[in-house]
Amino acid sequence: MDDFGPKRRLERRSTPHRGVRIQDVARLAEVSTATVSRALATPQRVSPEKRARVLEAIAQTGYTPNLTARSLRSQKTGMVLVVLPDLANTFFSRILRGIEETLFEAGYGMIISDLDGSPEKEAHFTAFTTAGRVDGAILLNGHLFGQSRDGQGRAADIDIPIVALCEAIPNADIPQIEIDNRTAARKMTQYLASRGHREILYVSGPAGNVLEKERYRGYRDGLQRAGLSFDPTWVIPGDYTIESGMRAGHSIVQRANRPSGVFCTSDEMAIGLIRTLLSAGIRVPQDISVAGFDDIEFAAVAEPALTTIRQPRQELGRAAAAALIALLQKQETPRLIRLETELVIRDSVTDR
Amino acid sequence: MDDFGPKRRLERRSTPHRGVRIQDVARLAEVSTATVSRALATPQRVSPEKRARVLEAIAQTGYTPNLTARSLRSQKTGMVLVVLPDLANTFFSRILRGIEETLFEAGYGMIISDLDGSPEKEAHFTAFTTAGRVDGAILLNGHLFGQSRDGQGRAADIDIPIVALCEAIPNADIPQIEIDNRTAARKMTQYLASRGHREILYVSGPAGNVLEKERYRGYRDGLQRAGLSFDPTWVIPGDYTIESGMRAGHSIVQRANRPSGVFCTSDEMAIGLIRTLLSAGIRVPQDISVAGFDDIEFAAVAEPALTTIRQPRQELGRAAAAALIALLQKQETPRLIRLETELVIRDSVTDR
DNA sequence: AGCCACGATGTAATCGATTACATCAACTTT
DNA sequence: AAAGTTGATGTAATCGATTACATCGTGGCT
Repeated sequence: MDDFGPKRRLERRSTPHRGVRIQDVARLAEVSTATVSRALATPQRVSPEKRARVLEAIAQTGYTPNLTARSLRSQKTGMVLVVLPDLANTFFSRILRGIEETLFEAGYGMIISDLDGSPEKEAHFTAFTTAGRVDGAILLNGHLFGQSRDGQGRAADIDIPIVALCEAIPNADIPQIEIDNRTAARKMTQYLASRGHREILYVSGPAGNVLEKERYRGYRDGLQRAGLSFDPTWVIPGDYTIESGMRAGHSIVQRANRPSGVFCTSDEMAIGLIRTLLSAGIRVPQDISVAGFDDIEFAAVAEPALTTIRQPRQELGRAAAAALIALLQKQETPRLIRLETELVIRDSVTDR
Repeated sequence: MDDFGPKRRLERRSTPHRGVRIQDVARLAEVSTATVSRALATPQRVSPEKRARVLEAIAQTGYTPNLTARSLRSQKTGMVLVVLPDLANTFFSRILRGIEETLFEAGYGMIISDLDGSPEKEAHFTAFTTAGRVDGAILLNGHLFGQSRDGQGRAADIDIPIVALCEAIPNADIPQIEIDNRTAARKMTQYLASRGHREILYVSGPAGNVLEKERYRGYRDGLQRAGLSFDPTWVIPGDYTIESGMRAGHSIVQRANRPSGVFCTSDEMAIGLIRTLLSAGIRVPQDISVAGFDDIEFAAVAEPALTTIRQPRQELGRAAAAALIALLQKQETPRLIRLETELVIRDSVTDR
């Protein structure tokens, strides 16, 4: 292109540089770049005087190592990917905090992907993992990248450590962190029965969801143990959202034979359902008792205050992060971690 | 450390390689690495046949470019840092979703930092930006890295684009995205007055908070326009949390002269406060009317349903992300973007 | 004294892409 | 036909660290 001159080397950028580089520090401290690097990474391997010189130079220049370069060379990013179905859902935010805390303590950062049910996004984040921008991943969405929920389809060839949180992942040999959904749901069903309810309606989670399956089984277990018969017309579909709770509420308002107790498999649904019942003039718990699941912040201040199952959300997050960190450090970690739930009795369930 | 062996050359990794590299693709397609790179980045600059060969080779090998290497070379990370005070707060999660959506559409990823009031963390994330792992940042916490809230202290020498969301940052020449808190608070105060309330109690946000200052001004404005006098004993401190709402509720229950209307500057506080009032046998809204701010999901299903100010949260997130993206692409963007709020009238405020 | 191990340090290879520049062939233009 | 364009492609520099290996000096051991 430049037709005139003989080949001329690209000018050394005249604008000094965007940031301070390890070379600049090395030059100022009159040592090699290797020494600077070691002074930071393995201080005991550098003589005290040089170390001091390096530190001084770093302070003067305000040097910060470029993490991208470090990642490229060391093949470690110090980043963890967290994949979750819905960022805007209250239930997840506290879990996230638990994850964040624990990762931070271990020096890791967190990249969040709100899947939002979009396969397109899913593909995008698969790329992330193969592309070496994260060291590991925590999955809250119940299936692996590139796999459908039933475990079919090619499993993307992910070769980084992964743990599954809350929703177990079928056919995957990775650590699972969860609560015992089945037992928890059974306990709540039995509790409702113990308060004299014999027609216990169940508002489900999304069809096919792993949590839902377990909770449903727990519901059936509970009925059986309480000596109650199961009636499929007492199962209403939901998807854990406030809106689906309201829909379920409407269907209850309109039906002829109303239940005396309702077991919603999320607090959001319980709150939405109660809202609908109250608006229709049905009193809670006097006319119908309603129980929830999760114990989100608003459960305690709802009117009436919600009887529910407490999940240790922050702990779940912490446990998942801890398990992943263990994997990243090539340590052993249990295949299954189950945290305890607690039946929280408040005002939304009363005696029949 | 290993005292035994003679120096031995490091074995060339016998396991082939962790991932497919651009070289592998180039070799298979019988082209240079430059051509592979171009076939992906600027397809029109590569002949159709070679492009086809490259694509074929990529498909066969399952190659994905290593993003870390790309970032290092191109000095772009495709990542944005989002700093927020409290991840577990419902208010932020929907904003986050707006941010995430817009960033995703533009091909950016999101790194989240939950500050949680810890200066230690703040320092950590300052490092992030100087260290070149993100291209830009969205700040929801009301101050710059390394600066105290009043703008004092050394401003960290951040040289990446930054936008401030919700909380304006004093003394910083960066785009702000926010709502008109003052006007919104004035409207609500005037609305309460229009329903006949003359003793309007104000539950504040955290002292010093920028939002709080604006809303407080709006409250004073509203009183004035309604011809009501201001009484400092009608201001109760809060911090936007459910708990602080409950505390405010208790102080109302215990005081001699109760207000007829309460303006809480967050829905969380309103819900906590209502809970306390109801528990004390005070009816809402019959005895005391309560208004909120934000219109979070639970506002509509609370009992009574909350009269509040709707903030377009997802839009706020989208706008902030869009502004940042503009900056990243060296485009112009307004210094101040203000989104409209809306007075949402439900059941928690009634006539005096 | 001679040998060896070890600690401190420097030199240069390396991580895996992007991209500036060189090269060459095929056309245009004058 | 000579000179200049243009487009496709390859070669190698580059991004900024980490780290394998080489080197050198010191002190311990026999």
